[in-house]
Amino acid sequence: MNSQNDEIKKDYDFINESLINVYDSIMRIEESEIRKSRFKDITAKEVHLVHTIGLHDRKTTSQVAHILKLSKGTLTANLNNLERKGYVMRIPNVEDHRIINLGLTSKGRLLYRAHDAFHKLLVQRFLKGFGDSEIHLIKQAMVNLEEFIDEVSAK
Amino acid sequence: MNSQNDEIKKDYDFINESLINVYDSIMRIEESEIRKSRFKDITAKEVHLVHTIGLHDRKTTSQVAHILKLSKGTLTANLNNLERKGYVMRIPNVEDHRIINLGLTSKGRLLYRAHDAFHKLLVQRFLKGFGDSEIHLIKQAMVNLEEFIDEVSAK
DNA sequence: CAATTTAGTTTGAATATCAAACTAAATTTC
DNA sequence: GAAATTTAGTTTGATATTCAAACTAAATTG
Repeated sequence: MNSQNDEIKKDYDFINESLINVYDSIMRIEESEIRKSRFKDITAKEVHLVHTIGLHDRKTTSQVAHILKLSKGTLTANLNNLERKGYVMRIPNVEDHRIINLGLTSKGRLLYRAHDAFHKLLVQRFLKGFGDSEIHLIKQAMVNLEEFIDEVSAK
Repeated sequence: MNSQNDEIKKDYDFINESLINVYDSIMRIEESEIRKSRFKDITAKEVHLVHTIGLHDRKTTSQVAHILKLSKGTLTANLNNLERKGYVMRIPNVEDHRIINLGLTSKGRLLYRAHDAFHKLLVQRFLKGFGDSEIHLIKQAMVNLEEFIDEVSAK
């Protein structure tokens, strides 16, 4: 049946365009949500860094640079800004004096939780109207995508 | 039942982290795919611009800047690069001499199609193993997300 | 036809990024 | 256990990107 195939093609095309649009849009609305919040001195990129440091507490600078795929120099520059603004702490490692461990300040944790709450809201809306099994299905699609990404990255 | 709820929470958390990771990863693999292709002189951002111009043929500079949410000055700079590299054409408008319409060169169209093919592959993998009704469901989730984005952007 | 508006470019400043050189600390080697 | 090597993080210098505001040229309005 042809109208049926047309439907499927439309879904494909929509999902394709959506995947491209979504991240840009998310970054943009995160930026605008930040502007309305009490944390006005921070960019969406910096929130991303705060999120990563919050998620991976007390990791070294090199480890965080690797996770974020940033050069060490770039991360140093970002850390200087976030430390100055009071979101991130550099914690000298007592066992190995070359190492700096990273953590959030209490202000950083506040930002982390606000950002996390916003993302939870986002996911709730993403999954609005779906039941458990459907959610599981959508999760599987994300797994597919990550597998593809890993595959292509590896080769 | 608690283990059931744990499952759902896990799905939520996974989808949350995934949404954050995916775009960064997509940009990165696009960059690395470009490096392997015949189009080595171009960044993922520039491909994005070529995609947009290809999708919206003969639009004016201002229209494209609006679509991409870039300032006109930024777009001018990008166009200079893409014109120099031979992907994009500036077409002076005969009716209104202030207006420049944008289009792809044949090299630009080649890049457009290569990029499009890669994205189709990506979506295929995203949807691997799903039937038509399931795909429709995933599309609906993307619609939800775009609705949320529009809502938050508007307010 | 002078004043205003519009489309796109130029300019100057701010920011982000990277790779390479560098510094200090830890580990390995002889 | 001192010298050589490796490792962690910072600094440096160059290049990219972006924006807003000033600017130029063309079109429209009053």
